[in-house]
Amino acid sequence: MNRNKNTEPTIHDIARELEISASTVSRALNNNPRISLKTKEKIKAVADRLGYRPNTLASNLRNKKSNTIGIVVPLINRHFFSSVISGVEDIAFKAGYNVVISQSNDLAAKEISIVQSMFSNRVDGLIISIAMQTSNFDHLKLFRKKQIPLVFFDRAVPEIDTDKIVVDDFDGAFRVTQHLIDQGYKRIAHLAGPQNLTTYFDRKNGYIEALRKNNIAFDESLVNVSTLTSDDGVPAIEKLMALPNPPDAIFCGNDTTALSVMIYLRDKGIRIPEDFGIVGFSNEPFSKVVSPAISTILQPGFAMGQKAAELIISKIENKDRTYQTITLPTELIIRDSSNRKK
Amino acid sequence: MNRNKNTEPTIHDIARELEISASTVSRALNNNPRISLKTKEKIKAVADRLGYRPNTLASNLRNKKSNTIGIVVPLINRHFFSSVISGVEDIAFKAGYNVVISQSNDLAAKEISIVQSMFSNRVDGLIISIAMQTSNFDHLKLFRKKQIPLVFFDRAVPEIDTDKIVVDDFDGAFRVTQHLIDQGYKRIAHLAGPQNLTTYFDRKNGYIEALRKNNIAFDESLVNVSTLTSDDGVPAIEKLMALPNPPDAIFCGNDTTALSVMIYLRDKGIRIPEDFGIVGFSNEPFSKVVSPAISTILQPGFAMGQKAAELIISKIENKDRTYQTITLPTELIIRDSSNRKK
DNA sequence: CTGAAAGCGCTAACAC
DNA sequence: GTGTTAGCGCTTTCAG
Repeated sequence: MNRNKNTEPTIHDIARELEISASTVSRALNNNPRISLKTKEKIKAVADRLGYRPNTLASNLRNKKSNTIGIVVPLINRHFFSSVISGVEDIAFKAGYNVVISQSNDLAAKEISIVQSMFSNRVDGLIISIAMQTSNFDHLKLFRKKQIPLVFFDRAVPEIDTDKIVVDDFDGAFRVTQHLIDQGYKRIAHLAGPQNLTTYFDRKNGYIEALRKNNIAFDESLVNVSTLTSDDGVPAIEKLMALPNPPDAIFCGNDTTALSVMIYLRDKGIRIPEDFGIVGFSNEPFSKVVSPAISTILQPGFAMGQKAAELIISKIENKDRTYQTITLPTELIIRDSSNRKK
Repeated sequence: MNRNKNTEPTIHDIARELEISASTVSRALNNNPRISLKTKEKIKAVADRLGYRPNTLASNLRNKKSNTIGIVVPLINRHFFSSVISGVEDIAFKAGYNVVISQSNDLAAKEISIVQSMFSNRVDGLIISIAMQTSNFDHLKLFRKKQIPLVFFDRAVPEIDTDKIVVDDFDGAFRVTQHLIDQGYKRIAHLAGPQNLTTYFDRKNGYIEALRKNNIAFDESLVNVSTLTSDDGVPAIEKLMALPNPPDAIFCGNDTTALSVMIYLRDKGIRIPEDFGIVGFSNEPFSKVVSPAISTILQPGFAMGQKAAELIISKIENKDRTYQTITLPTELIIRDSSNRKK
């Protein structure tokens, strides 16, 4: 059948078979209205018989469009991020885009390398949540300069003017803190994340603002800054509890550390929430099922991914030139770890 | 500078600038030893100055290689699967491959559509865990026929002869069941998954075999088959507990249902593990932190992803023609939910 | 409605 | 060491 073994049929093979031109085949396959229904049908029949599959690579090169959206996250294997990816994929697939994915492992060097590789691969757009370690943003400015759509989610870069999908971290943190105050906790500590990231910066400030509004003096010694891994939780709470005047509640920058803190205190025999209140951030799946269940802020990862994909696709296809920052609502989920006035 | 606005510099631009040929530029940029160091340096300097970035699309078309690995999972947003993806990405990136990802949502139709799209995009290899609903495998046989490397992980298709990365589900289930027997439980139930999937089929058989080895009569009424979502757990355990002779332990086909069962029984005041033993499968992150912590089988997702990527890359690059099934070890993690003889 | 021809950007014989 | 040439598979003017 196939003269040249091990080679895919192309539009030329179809054309030869029917003794017509390749352009006609191309048009027919793309449903160009200028081709008669009759020839279209003939062409499609042969295409089917030959097992023809369009070579998207060739088409992409010709069209200078890859139909691909790049997404870069710190770590794929984290519930929030995998939810975002899932949301992006959901929308992108329906719109006919591929999603290529990479993780920075929160390392600036890897992030730079990934972003450059995505550029070389001519992704039509890039969705990214920056690495904790990233402080120079030239690699991303490249995308802006080349007019390739760029969407930040969650961790955005303030100095780059582009689309952003975020949640109101300040407001979320404010509500967490207000909630703890309403529950009657008096000395509220905070586990903060790296302050170069707006997300953690805003959370800290939301916390401070809530204290201020309630006329509670802000005590710097109650704030501990770390990278918020599960290993960071225990040393932080140990240090806080060793204070002459230790806290009776804590707002943790994420659920991971909230869990570490909860387990540490529980094992020490401290009653939660009676003696100590805990709230996290992000609503990891485990927060709902541990005992006591951990109060937290819901960040709608899947929806953020969907929005990011919708936004980037509209930019890719319309060349819309105005940038928007979409702030998705968070939700304070009150669970047992902080609810002592049921 | 750039005559034609909004267009990327190509090797031809570099060539023109230096009045040499494009092939020399191409060779220099690819570090071909036939080019003198001096010209290489000149070329690289100009490339830098022009902000040249290779167009991988063009290179891929020419080389008939996309440097891309496709990965298809039922759901991105599930810890086991996102761990596998993370492992694949880890290895693939280091080897210079891109990873494109899609989720089937456990739907056969979507899986078929994804796989065809990946083929059209000329992925160099495909890593897949099939959807629960998939029963016809022509779309995958296509990859085999075209000699495109195909690796199954976790959920493999027995009738397709190709590389597979799995865990020994039979053995894992056997050990779970043996453990429950050793703990003195007498009537051990099983929540099974869809039996068309080898993983769940093997788990059920491992369970049956352990009973047999211990001279315990297999009671069909103690086995409940479902899709093992969190919603499936409660009706299943309700039905089992309503039996004239209800179970005193259960081996759940995954951790999700184990959790549902645990919460249901706990809320009913049944003491775990004293009155009832529970074991899950997969070691989801929450299993360790709930109370009581749930015993389970560790499936090394990240390592499976790494192995799958290594295997597929070696196939892509060596055209190695022998297929292997790599069975990664599982680990029985005994926690409070089944450990009554501490 | 269909065909001829050029070209997307890169690579690889094959020359010299 | 370097240049010439052809072509990967597709799309798209332009012509008829």
